[in-house]
Amino acid sequence: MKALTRDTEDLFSTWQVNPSLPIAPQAYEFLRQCIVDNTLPPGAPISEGIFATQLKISRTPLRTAMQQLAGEGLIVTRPQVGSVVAMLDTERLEEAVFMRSVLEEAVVRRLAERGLDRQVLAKSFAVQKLAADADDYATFFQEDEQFHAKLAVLAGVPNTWRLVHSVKGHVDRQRFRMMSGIPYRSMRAYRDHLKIVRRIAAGDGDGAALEMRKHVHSVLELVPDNGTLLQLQAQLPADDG
Amino acid sequence: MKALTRDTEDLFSTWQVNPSLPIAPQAYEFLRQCIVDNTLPPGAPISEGIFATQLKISRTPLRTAMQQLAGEGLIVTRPQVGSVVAMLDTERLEEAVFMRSVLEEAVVRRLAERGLDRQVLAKSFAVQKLAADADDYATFFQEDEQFHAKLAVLAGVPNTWRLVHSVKGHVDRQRFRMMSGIPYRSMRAYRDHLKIVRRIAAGDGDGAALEMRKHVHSVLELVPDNGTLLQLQAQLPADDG
DNA sequence: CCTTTAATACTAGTATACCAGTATACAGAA
DNA sequence: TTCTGTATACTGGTATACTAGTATTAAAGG
Repeated sequence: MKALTRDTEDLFSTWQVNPSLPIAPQAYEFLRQCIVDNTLPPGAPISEGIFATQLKISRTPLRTAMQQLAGEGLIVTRPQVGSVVAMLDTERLEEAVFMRSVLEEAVVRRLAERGLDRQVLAKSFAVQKLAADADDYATFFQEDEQFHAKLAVLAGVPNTWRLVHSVKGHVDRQRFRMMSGIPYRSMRAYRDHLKIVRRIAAGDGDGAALEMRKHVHSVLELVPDNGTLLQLQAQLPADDG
Repeated sequence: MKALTRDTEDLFSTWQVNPSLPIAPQAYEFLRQCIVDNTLPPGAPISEGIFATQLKISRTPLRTAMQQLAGEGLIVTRPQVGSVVAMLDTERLEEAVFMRSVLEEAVVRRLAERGLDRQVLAKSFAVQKLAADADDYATFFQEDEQFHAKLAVLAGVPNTWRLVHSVKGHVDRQRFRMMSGIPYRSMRAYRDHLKIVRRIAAGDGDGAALEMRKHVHSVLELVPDNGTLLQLQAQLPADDG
């Protein structure tokens, strides 16, 4: 099973900027991934000055990235004080699941109405199956994003995926946190995808929506109650107290 | 009936910055309003340098505002070329309506399940009725936002309104464009709101969702086909051609 | 000892300077 | 006339300098 998380120590060593492309989006992707895979744990301070220096970029593109992450709620910025990675919050997670589920249910309903050529998803399913069989979660995760995005495109509402993606960080963070060490956890998602598309192809909008709902909500099964959650992240900032 | 739009000439004269508050959000609100009320029409170029100078602020907070608007699709930025106000696009509008409707339908469904004390909305309805009777669309529009936001808060999913708001610009722009000159256009929205809350209070989630759906979709009644739309905005950039 | 206050060391917000890429207008060649 | 190459005047992206506000700490007073 391939590694999911990185050590905080070599956080900056994994960063390699491509100077011929805009820096801000690269910084955004990097920071988002660090937060999602808990390399930057909840409560971790993110100083613009320090990070810009360490990442060998200026504060400007880093700020652009951080402002976007703050908009998604993955970073909390207090003016003139500092920014930290957002704490884990069950309510926030449940709301993210709510929003995502509602949007993606509507997408598959549209697809069921408009019809869907299953062939166009064949390649994606092939990649998913390979990754799931090999228990290569990193690859599966990547293809999973492509799959969901493609559903929105095929439904004629491509921007809907952008909206889903903007709330998905909270979900992914929880997934990475709770699923580390669970083998073959991508297999279930693969089967969920199959079920969803089968319902769509059958023209069964309600059924497809229900399968999508179960699929999206499955992450909540792994979430402990809020008390346990607060305990978990309480370890981190209290270490030096 | 109060004026809805401003002339482009006094665009910058209506701008008054409060230096004791963060500038970037103020610039965002200003630009967004200018785009929504067509003071900045589709296709209008927005040069960072020129606007920063005219607004008497620096490029940095202006850029922050523009990047947010670009994220919402109200501005299109081409690197090293320039930024323009996004063209009107029926598909984009319909998708915005789709996303908004889906999210707000789910909100009122939640409210119907969880129960709702109608009293907490009494004050909002009072303001709405006053504004609707006086045909004061500016005030009504403001309270309308508060009303929808409050529904999300009461449903326990406050961030959902943020998501709705991020796609709402396209809807509002169309509304301002098509509703200029139509008297008492807020009265229907007021009645829609009443219907929605009545269904919620009755515990009728499906009915509330249907009323919300009709309410949100009503803006599409005013939209001409895409061809007419393109003609409308074709007048603008072609003036000096 | 504890409380209060002032100095200091941070922070993010803002302003400005610089850079590299793009479009345009114009001159010159075919 | 038409096409092409080039000089120029823009654009947004980036780097950096500066400002103002906040938390911390240490010193002074009780």
